[in-house]
Amino acid sequence: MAYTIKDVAKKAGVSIATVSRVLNNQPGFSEKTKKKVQHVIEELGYEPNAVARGLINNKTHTIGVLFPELSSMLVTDFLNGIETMAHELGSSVIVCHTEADGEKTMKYLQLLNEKRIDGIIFVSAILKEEYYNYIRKMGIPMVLLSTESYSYPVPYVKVNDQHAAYSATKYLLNKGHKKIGMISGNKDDLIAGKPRIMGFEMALKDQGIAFTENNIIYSKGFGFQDGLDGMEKLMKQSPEISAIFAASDEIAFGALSFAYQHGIKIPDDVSIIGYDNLSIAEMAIPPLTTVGQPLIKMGKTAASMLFEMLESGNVFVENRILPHEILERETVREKR
Amino acid sequence: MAYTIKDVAKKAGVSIATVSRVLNNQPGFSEKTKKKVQHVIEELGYEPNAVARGLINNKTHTIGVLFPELSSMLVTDFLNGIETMAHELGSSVIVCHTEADGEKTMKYLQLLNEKRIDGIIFVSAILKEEYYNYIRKMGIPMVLLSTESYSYPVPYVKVNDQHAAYSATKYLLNKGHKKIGMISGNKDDLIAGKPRIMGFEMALKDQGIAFTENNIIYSKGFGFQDGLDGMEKLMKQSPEISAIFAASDEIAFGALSFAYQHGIKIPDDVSIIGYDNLSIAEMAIPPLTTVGQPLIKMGKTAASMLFEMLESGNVFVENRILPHEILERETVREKR
DNA sequence: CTCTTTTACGTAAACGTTTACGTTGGGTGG
DNA sequence: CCACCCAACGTAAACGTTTACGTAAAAGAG
Repeated sequence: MAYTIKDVAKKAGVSIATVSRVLNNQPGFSEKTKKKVQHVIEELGYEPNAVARGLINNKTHTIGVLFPELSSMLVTDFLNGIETMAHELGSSVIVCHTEADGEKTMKYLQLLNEKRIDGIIFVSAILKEEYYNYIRKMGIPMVLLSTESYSYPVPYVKVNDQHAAYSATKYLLNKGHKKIGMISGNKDDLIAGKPRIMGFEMALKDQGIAFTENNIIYSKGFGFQDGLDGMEKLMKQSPEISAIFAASDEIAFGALSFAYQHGIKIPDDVSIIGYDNLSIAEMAIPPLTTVGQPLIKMGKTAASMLFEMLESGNVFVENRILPHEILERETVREKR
Repeated sequence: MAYTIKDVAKKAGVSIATVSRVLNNQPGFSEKTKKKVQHVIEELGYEPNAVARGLINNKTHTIGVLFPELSSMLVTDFLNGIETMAHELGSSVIVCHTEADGEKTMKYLQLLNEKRIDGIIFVSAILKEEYYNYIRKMGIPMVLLSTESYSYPVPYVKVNDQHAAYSATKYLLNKGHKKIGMISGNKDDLIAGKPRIMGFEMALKDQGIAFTENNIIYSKGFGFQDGLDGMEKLMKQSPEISAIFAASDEIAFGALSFAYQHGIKIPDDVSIIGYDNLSIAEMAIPPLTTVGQPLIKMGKTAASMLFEMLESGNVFVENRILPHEILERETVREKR
């Protein structure tokens, strides 16, 4: 069994209060006893019990992160940013994957509540009323990452999806493309689906190009398979298209893959721009031009927002819209 | 402030001991008081404090996972498997990323020790003496994932790297290739580097083909850039090569990318087989033939081994060598 | 030198549980 | 009817800390 503060106190010939004081560097001890206590701590290899500390301080220095799925390629970077910042600020992170399932999410929330975590980062999923109410009752701060809530006052960090989609489309237009298609995500997804579609549509309209349902494919999700299927449909539906805006990098990979299988040359026959800038975007063949989100930065930002709330005690903090950026690589070609 | 067991006890008109008993379903209460207590619990929305429980039970139902880096594409799948199994068995997982830095690793271990986690999964890095001794002192079980220790008796789950590399090379030989090159990882890496090199070498020798230093490139790591550079060197060094064994999928992607940039047709000009079967392997262009590790399964296995040790109290449990598997896709072609 | 303040501690309660032990009351066997 | 047992509780200690409060000695003021 590990040593306790009592062992240290006894061996150093002081009370446990004194040991606690030097441990937390609180006033009330002489330089001499400090040395003595520290020496005993060193000697025994004593390390304080964070569980006991958590009990009395009502603080566990642990935060929870809820991902809808751990298989998405976004999570690596998000998690990376979150963990880095959290650790820098002295906290650990517990990961959960809810599989976008309401019941599982509630179970996780309950678990996190019982563990008395200090805060929650909720990633890439819609914040249902049930979740919000529960977390509210928990009385701990939360921030949304790569999602937002129209119904509840919860701070979030995101890029502006509509703007980013607008930028991507505009980029294609600037390259001289007129017939532009889109492989979108779910149009009923108000967070990542609809806004990107709207940005696409708006960019076309601003350029005086008619938006037609013929030029867009609505997928179920944002995955590779969606891109594969979407590309097939789009090519069949509107073969005259010269450029495509894919609503995610994974969709773009699917599109690239379909193109490869069917002898469509990218970017010679058709240009493609993705969305996300996953680390594998530059590994694609050809390297994927995409509108990038600062993923790691977003994770870090979410974490620091959470800690800001923890320290200040405020339940709210300013939202952060992080800038997107076009990464010019090799899947888009100038249209003569 | 959340309700405590006292609130429940008072409101139900019983002692806290009784509440605790119905909570943990321990004998010593009548059906009637059970109903009464449960009703109050429901009414107040009481949820037990896991921190207090952890203090008295010496069990936090939390495990720690140490990754060298969160950017590697392997972590997603490993983490997925670990988290799934851990959650199934009632535990949470804290992720750490050590950046393969000794000092940081020790800091993380100390943190995890203070948090009194139940066990540790140590992933894809060498277990230094310092780490081992510390964890040993912590007195909690640990298992190694995708790594092993020659010096210390720590159970691990891995695939047999040498066998897998042998299989990959053999596969190329069976396809009629005679001049085979390898882009390896670090040859001084006794875990993931050397064994794969040895498997490669052995397969060649078994087929009566001389192994020459000309046919192998030693990289620093297993990343994309290593593949990019490695491919360049290899093509310059041994242009007669018709097939390549890449020591990781990321290396293979780098090789693919280099080939694309320099007009080398895969698999027409040269065949490539990778190692890992990352989820993006099938998204590659062309889809990557590779020798796959059952990544999610490995994560799950590591977690269940850990819990087996926790339950049995044994400090050791049988190692698991999981089977690898050749995924035939489109980067290898039969040599006429 | 005396009185007051400050420093350097120690004592004990508190955090929210679990659990060993003690205490009832009703039931059973004889 | 008595002795006994067992089910159904309650009491209190324990887990390892932090911290309010008390106290003795040292330091400072006059």
